[in-house]
Amino acid sequence: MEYKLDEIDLKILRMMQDNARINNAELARELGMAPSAVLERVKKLEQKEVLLAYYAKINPIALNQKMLSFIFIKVDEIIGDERTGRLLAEIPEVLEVHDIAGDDGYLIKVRTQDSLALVHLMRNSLSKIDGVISTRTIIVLQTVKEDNKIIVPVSLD
Amino acid sequence: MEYKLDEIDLKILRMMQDNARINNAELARELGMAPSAVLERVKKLEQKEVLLAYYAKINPIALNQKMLSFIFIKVDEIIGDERTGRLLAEIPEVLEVHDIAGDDGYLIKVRTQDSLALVHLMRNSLSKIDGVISTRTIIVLQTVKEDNKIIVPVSLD
DNA sequence: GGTGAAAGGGAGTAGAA
DNA sequence: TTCTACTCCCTTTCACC
Repeated sequence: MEYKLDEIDLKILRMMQDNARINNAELARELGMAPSAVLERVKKLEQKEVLLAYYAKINPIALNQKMLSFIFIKVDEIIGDERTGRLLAEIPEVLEVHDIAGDDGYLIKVRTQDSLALVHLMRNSLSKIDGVISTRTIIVLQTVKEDNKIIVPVSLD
Repeated sequence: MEYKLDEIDLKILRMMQDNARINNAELARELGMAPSAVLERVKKLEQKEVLLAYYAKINPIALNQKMLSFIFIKVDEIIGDERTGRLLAEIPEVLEVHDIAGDDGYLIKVRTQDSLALVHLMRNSLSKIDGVISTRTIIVLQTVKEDNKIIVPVSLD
C-alpha cells in the first residue's frame, strides 16, 4: 500500500478531487504532458488504491433527505470484534461508521427524510443489532461544509 | 430549487453516485436512450443543483493523513449568526461543519496527519476563532464506512 | 518513466418530430 | 424531451525513446 507520489501525481489528485469528471485531455493540458502519459498515471493511482472512488455529490434536499444526524452507539462487544460496525454499515441510511476511542462505541452519520424516519430507523434497525446497548443522537440543524476534500500537499518529501 | 425528477433522472443519479466518471455513452446504453438526450438530462441536473459536484475519493493514508477526529465546538454567539461556522469551514483540515441542536455548537470533522497536528490545529486555529468557548474531541480509531452515498429511491411519487 | 501517431469512439450541436 | 446525423475532439493502444 505504500506508493511514492511525485509532484505530478499530487497535481492530478488535486484536480481529480476538485472535479472527478475532468477529462484526461484537460488534465494533460494543465500538466503540459502527453495524454497517454497522464492516463498511465491515473490508472496506476487507481490500481495502487490512492484514488479509491469517484462520487457524485447529490443534493439531499432534491431527494427529500432533509434530515442529517450523528449517532453515538455504545456497544457491548469484545475489543477487536468488528461485527457490529459491519452491520451498521449495511444500513442504507448510514453514510459513515467510525469506530471511536473511549467507551466502546461507534459514531455513525445518518441521513433520513425526516425525524420520523430517523426514529423508525433507530427502532427497527439500530436497536435490533446485537450488542447495541444505548444510543445518543445529535441532530444537525444546518450543514455549513461537507465536501470531505482532504489536504493534498505540494510535495511529500 | 424544486425540480421534478422522474425515474430516468433517478437512474442517472444512482449511476453517477456510484461512479462519477462513467461516460455519457455508457449512461445512454444503460438507459436505452440516445446519448444526446442523456447529456441534456445530466446538464439539467447540474444546472438545477441536483448534481452538486463530482469528487474523487483519495486514500488518506497515501497522503499521510492518518488521523480522523470529530470535534464538538461550543460557541458563544447569538442564534442565527453564522460567522463561526464559516470560519471553521475555512480551515483546510476541516472536512465538514455542522450546526447542531442543543448547546449552541458545531460538530466538525477533521483530518490531520497525526495527534500532534490535531493539537496544533486546536491551539492555533480553533481556539483563535472568536466565540469558541470549549471543545470536545472524539478520536476515530478506525473507519468502517465513509462513502456518503445517499439513498436514491426507485421513484419519488 | 516519457512522446507521438493512428484508430476508434465519445461529446456535443443542430434540426426535425 | 427525444431522436438522428454530423463534426470534432478525446481515449486508448502501440511503437519507440
